[in-house]
Order: sequence, then C-alpha cells, then structure tokens
Amino acid sequence: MKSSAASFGRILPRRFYARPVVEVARDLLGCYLCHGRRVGKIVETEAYLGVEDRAAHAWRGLTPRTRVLFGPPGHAYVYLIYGMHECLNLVAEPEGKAGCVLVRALEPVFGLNGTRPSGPGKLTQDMGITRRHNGRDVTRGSLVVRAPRRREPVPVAVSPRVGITRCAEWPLRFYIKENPFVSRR
DNA sequence: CAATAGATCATCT
DNA sequence: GATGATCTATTGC
Repeated sequence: MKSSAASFGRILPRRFYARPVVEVARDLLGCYLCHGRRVGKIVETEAYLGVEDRAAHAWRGLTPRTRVLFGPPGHAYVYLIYGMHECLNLVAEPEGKAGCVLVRALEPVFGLNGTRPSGPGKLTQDMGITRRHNGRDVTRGSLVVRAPRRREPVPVAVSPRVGITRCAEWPLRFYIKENPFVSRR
C-alpha cells in the first residue's frame, strides 16, 4: 500500500449509474474496480443498450436471466459465456430500462498480476468475480467501483464492439487511448 | 504475424 | 439443437 492506496476515492453512488448507458460506459474509464483487496483501473468498456440493441441480452425482454438488467442501476450482472468464461457488467439507466456496461479490461493496481493481457473473461478470473456476484449491489459491500481521487482528463477512443454479430458497427466500445492493458490495439 | 480450432455449458428456440 | 459480449494453442504463410 503506497501511492496506489491514494489513487482512488469515494464509491460511485447509485445516481452515477442512473444515466444514459453510453455516458456511464465512458465515465467508468479511469475508475477503480475493487473486490476485497484486489483493485484494477477500468481502461475499456462497452455499452449495451437494452431492448433496442440486438446484441444485448436484454433484447428479448425480461427473462429469468435478464431480471437483473431490468432492475435498479448500480448492480452487477455476471453471466457465463462460451461455457467457460464469466463476464462482469454494471447495470445502468433508471430501473425498468435494461442498459448495462461490460467491463472489458483493467489495468492492475493492487493484488493483480500485472504482466498478462486482459479481456472480459480474464479479468473476472483475476478479480475473483463469479456468477455468485450476479445481482450484487456495487455501491456497497466487498465489490464496489470507486472514483479516481483526482479526476484528470482521460483520452477516450471509440470503436465498434468486439465479438458480436448483430449491430456490429455501432460505436459503443470505449477505451483509454495508448493504455497498454486495453484488450486489442 | 494472421487465421482457425477446440474447449464447454447456460440459455433460449 | 444452435448459439454465444472468450481465450489459448496451434497451424499456416
């Protein structure tokens, strides 16, 4: 615990998430994902809009699986993909609207091995996040997101989302320019 | 270096 | 029964 301990500040409040999902995805860049003692800086995100977004799980509407997405903002949505990887999303928009943000890459800050490339399936493994965290409130408890202590301007780049077949051209992926922990260059 | 294959299972048709 | 918000190893130029 040295300079890294001073790099993050207060927990992001629920009103941070209760906004248009594109804004939330962009503003999460530079914030800190904290699980227990493990901390990573968010450097890459993707926005999934809801029922109007054919690439989003919520596109088909309310099912047992998408229940969390239609619930209140500031909660975790964790699901299994390809039978072996888990992905972490943060629910955005006011309750009833199913926007969410996929956390795609972290820069290791504390308690993480810093030498590996990142990615949405890898970061959950490194952070110890599993489907047990699905539905968890991310504004309190052991899994939270914190604001930077000092909000410095972050150079943001935009691109299409990765790994999807529908709405594949929509510019909904956001990442910090030049950051070496972004999943693709 | 780029392209492809295989692993593996919850969810929805 | 097909699909999928992935990752790694391997093959091929």
